[in-house]
Amino acid sequence: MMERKTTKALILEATERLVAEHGFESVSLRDITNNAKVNVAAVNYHFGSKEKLFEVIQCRYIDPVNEERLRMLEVLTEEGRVATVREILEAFMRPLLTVVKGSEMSEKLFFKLMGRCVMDPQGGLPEDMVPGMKRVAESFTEALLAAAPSLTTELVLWRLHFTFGVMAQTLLHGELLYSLTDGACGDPDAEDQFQEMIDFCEAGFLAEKGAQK
Amino acid sequence: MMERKTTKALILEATERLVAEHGFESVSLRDITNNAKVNVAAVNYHFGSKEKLFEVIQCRYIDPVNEERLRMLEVLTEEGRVATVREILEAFMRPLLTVVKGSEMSEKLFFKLMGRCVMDPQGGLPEDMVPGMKRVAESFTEALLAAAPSLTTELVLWRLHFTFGVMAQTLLHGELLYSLTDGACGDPDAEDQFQEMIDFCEAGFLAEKGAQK
DNA sequence: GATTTTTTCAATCAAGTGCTTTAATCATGT
DNA sequence: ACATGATTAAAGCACTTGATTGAAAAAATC
Repeated sequence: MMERKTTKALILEATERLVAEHGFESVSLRDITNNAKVNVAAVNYHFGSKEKLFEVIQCRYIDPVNEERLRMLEVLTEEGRVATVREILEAFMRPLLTVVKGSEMSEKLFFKLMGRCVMDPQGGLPEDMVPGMKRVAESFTEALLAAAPSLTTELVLWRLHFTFGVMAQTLLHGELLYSLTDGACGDPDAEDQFQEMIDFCEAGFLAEKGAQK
Repeated sequence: MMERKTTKALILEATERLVAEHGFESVSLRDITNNAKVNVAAVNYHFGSKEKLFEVIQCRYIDPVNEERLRMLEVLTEEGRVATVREILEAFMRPLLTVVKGSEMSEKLFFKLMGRCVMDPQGGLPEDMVPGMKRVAESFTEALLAAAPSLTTELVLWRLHFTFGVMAQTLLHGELLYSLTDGACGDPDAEDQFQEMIDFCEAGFLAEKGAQK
């Protein structure tokens, strides 16, 4: 029976907080243990090394997000049904919202952390995450190709890549927009942000090459 | 008369190389001076501190890019002419190509460096770069608003933000696409990449809210 | 209650960090 | 010839880095 949170959990929470705010490279063991009010040696005792702790952090939420992505996509395409581009993008993005709601983190912190994982992968993605990412990329490419038959595989890959960029930027620098414009752009909730992203990326996917309008 | 490159230049080149590859946070003074085959003290002698060196690196190319952006936009809108969204996006992106061609760096290195500057701004943008960035954001927002009068200011800001994400992702992780798909997506030159980005972002800008097709 | 087993802690390690100093050397222009 | 600035090597500074140790404390097991 634990009266307070376990040390392991304290470390994880502190690391998530600090990494979300400052990025993997800038966070030291002492930063973590001081912030978690825990002994320095605890990290190595519970996780083996700083690097392994970071791998845990990276997998903790991305894996569930990717599973949920595939699950949603499966629903869309079962029984040979052809989903729309918009539905597929929804299946790609919404899991971020779903998973954060199942966690104890705030949306902003969670999004930043996800952004860090995507943009600062601290020495490449953890080895055992690569297959999952690949499966997601392949499944969604296939679905998008069916949804927009006029596109080539190559083009779908490019535009999925761009979609990734839109998401990463929004996750990581959601507040930059606010500051750069002196608050002219409001502080919309996550749901609004997702609709904006989907509008933008859907149109991007459906664009014709060299389109003028 | 110098027979070989000046120490200052050697330091700058080595720093650009290392930062492009590993990011600001991961590069140490010794990394730089060893790589440049230069004495450790040289950095502080020529630049005052590591931080100031990094500021120089950040401004060295971003400032010219921003100036060229404004110049191109000015040409488009002179004499009260209303530019198209596509033309404006061109003015936003092409300066990256223009500037890299005027430099001595390879395209890939340059793009990665630009990506690092945008995504890892090493303790926020240098103070004297902020006004320039703001001017660019304001000018392009204004132009885009004129080009697509059906959009609100808020929406233009969001979509400019997304465009930024598309660029950053492409600059920084252009090779991720290649590796994640086992080379299924070719190795297109920079010009092709820009056309793909412009197609995608133009359509995104012209999207209607909640559009279904 | 005694005995393992797990967890926590302060202290410490070697290595690396940015930076500075001193002194010697090299190139330049006056 | 002298002065000036550039460059180097070497040493050292105070500090932080990730990791490890051995002993104490806590928890679980018997």
